[in-house]
Amino acid sequence: MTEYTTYDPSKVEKKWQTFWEENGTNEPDLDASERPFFNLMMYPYPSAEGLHVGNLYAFTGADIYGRFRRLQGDDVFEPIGYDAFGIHSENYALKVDTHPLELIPSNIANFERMLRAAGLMTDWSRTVDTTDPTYYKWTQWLFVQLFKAGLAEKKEAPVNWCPSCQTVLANEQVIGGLCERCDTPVEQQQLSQWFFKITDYAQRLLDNLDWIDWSETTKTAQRNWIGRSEGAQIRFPLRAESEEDEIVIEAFTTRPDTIFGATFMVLAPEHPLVPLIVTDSHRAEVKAYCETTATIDLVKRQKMDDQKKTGVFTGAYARNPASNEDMPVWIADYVLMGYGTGAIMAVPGHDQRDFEFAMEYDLRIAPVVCSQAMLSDSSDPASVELSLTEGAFVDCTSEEILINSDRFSGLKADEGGRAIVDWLAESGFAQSEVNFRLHDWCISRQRYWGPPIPIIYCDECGPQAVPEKDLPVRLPYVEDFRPTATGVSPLARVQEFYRTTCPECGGEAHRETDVSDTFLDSGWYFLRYPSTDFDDRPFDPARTRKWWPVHSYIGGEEHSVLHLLYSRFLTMVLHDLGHLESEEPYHRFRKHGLLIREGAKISKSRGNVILPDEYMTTFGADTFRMYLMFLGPFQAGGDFRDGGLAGPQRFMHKLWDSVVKAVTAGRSGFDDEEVERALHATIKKVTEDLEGLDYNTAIAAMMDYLNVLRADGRTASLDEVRPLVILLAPVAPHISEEFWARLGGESSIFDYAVWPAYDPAKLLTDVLHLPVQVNGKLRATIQVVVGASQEVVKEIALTEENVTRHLAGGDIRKIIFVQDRMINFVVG
RNA sequence: GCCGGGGUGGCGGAAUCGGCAGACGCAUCGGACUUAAAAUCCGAAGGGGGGUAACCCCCGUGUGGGUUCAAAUCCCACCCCCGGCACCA
Repeated sequence: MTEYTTYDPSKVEKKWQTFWEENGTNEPDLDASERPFFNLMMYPYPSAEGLHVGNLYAFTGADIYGRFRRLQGDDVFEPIGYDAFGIHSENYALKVDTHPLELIPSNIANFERMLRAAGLMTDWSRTVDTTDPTYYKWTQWLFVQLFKAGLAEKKEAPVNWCPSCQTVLANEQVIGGLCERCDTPVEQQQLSQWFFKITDYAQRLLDNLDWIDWSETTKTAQRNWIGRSEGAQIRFPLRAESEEDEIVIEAFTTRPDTIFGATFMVLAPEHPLVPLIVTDSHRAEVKAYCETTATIDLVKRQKMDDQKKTGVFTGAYARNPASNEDMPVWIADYVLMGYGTGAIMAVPGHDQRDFEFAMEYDLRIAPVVCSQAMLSDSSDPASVELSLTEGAFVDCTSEEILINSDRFSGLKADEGGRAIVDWLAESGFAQSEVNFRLHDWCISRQRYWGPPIPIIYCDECGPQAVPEKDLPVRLPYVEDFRPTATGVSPLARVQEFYRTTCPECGGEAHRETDVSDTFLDSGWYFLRYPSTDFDDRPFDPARTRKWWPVHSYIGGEEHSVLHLLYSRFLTMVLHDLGHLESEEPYHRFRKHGLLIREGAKISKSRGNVILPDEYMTTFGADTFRMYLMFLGPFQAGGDFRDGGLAGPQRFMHKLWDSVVKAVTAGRSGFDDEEVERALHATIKKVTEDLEGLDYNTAIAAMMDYLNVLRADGRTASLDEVRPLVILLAPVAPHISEEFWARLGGESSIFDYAVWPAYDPAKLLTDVLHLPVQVNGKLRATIQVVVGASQEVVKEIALTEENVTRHLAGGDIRKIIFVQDRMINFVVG
């Protein structure tokens, strides 16, 4: 047994990290485990700067939960990996002018060193590196499965183009119209790309949110992102000019109730019908407008809130199928091609945007909805004089009624909408429709640092998936991996890669040169962890059945919609294809909060980044872990203040002192009822709080208990201190191992300790302090026995001078008594 | 604009099935130990007022109303902060 008598975290932590490693403490036997528990944390991108405190905050929170479950008897598997492909790595490599293939291994080594120092319960025998061909072989396999299932398609689409990064960005990578990487305004470009049809799954992805056990805020974010809206698709025939074949404009609306107020139509400038319907006299003007909009990037176009609406008339007229009136057809850039049909029926009376447009171009505004209050009893809803000058009237509840809407006038707005759709549906002009904001997932990246998309193009046979036996399609070493300004991947310059033969006909063919999105790598990594020892399958069915779905997943809210939605989608697809039993990947997901420092956001530009390495060297990993979890509620985040570390640091030293003294004294059992009661209350509190990830209050409870143990210079008994050591182990694993060993336990504490149980009977006191109120104000606190009746309590309360004094003014009209809680005298 | 989260001492934060506001910790002040300092230990402390004192009174959880014997907690209106979405038809 080591003899050091003062707490030296570096010695203790080194000792136990070595022990864990030598004894394989954190490497469960995946096949023999009886109570498998898959404890997942969001794997990091291994940046050159090393482990970020935000990573460590998340990992520590997840690790504590894993260790807690393990001490409760679960076989916990807690793996880690690296999300090392993608734009982050590539941009950094470009910046320092070093090939990513050289950069990644040293970055990963650095991360591993820091992760080990942090005392995580990581199973280092099962890590994942997305840039390893043995991993991305299966990422490509996944692409092939979707391709074969018809869920991957190539389409020409307007995409976000960052002129600085020279690459296409996903919608999610555009923040407020700017590139998330370099803040350059994003432009539009037409490129042919691979998409996954996630929109086919929109409804299921939305529906399952009702039952999966996730942080509510995360579910809300996904609901917003999916953006379901109910309405109708309505057909507007073009008024026949000279063409004989009829042209119909389809528009989606959430307000079919307002159709009698639709006085004009607006198409997006990119709408394919525009060139077909424009009349000769308007052709030049329309063409000019379209050209202008095309040069305005998406940024400006979506930031036009406060600017005047612009647009031009096409010369064409459509017919309103409800009112039979003619509607001029305009084009305007406030209508977006990417949503609905790219065409709208404009109802200026009841849509603010349409209202502004109508005011600008002097188009007719026809009110068709108003509140009940606005109508006088005698007026006929079918012909109401009403003029809107201030803005559109957008309310639509059962409080509003339809007016000037032919035979639908007088109906409640919400019911009227349904009636109108039913009526128009009879003649084929409308159908109920659901629209989603969610777009298909663009997989293609015109970049170097990613898994090549496993597709071969053959002039004879068309696009072919690379046969599975030929996977992986290795990413060739390319000296000059810079992206090009032409939107063609650097891989296109590598002839040996580019030229190949068709797997179908054996003829000349060429490879797809785009690589896939990083979110595809991270969309399935959790499936790989339990199966890293199988190189002939992505995930072993038996292993997966035993360990998956993930039991606990903890991560940042920044991934609420991207990573978490994509991984749900891929899981659903694999489920449908018969590869997985569950269609949801995680039993429980909890988001953690954001760490700030001294009230300010942490950022490199502010120069207030926290270097975990430095703090762990100074204070030890245990103290640092404890402080990170103590500074605020884990799921809400908190404020990191250097001064705050002193609290946990003192706690560790005091506990060390108490344990050493308890061991020296060697006393067992309990000789103080109050202390024993405090112990049971602490066990209850800590157990409940750890389960709910309320780490800050669990730690406060342990501090409280230690204060009880040490009150008035008291020396604790072994039995008083041992349970505390076990309760502390999830938070401060190294020092707890040391204590456990000194208390005579067999190592590791995580293998041999049993989580303490509390005895509800021991929580009860026989006397308690009861507040006595007079008219709701506290006037005294009395001691009564537990369960004392109202009569008894009243009698004792009335002996209090301060109570009687306040009662003196009048009669007791009423007594409010809550047993064992309080008594309140109401006097009049 | 819409959706979500939040506003509590000098500071981080506790307490929300309505029932003693401020647990735990930081910083601060006083005391002990020390030649001294650091460390450590003990104690004080929301604000205001009264009392020699034990104590007592008033005010107090973003603002203004309301419900209730009783409100940080519930209801209504508003202000501010953080995050997400946003000309989404």
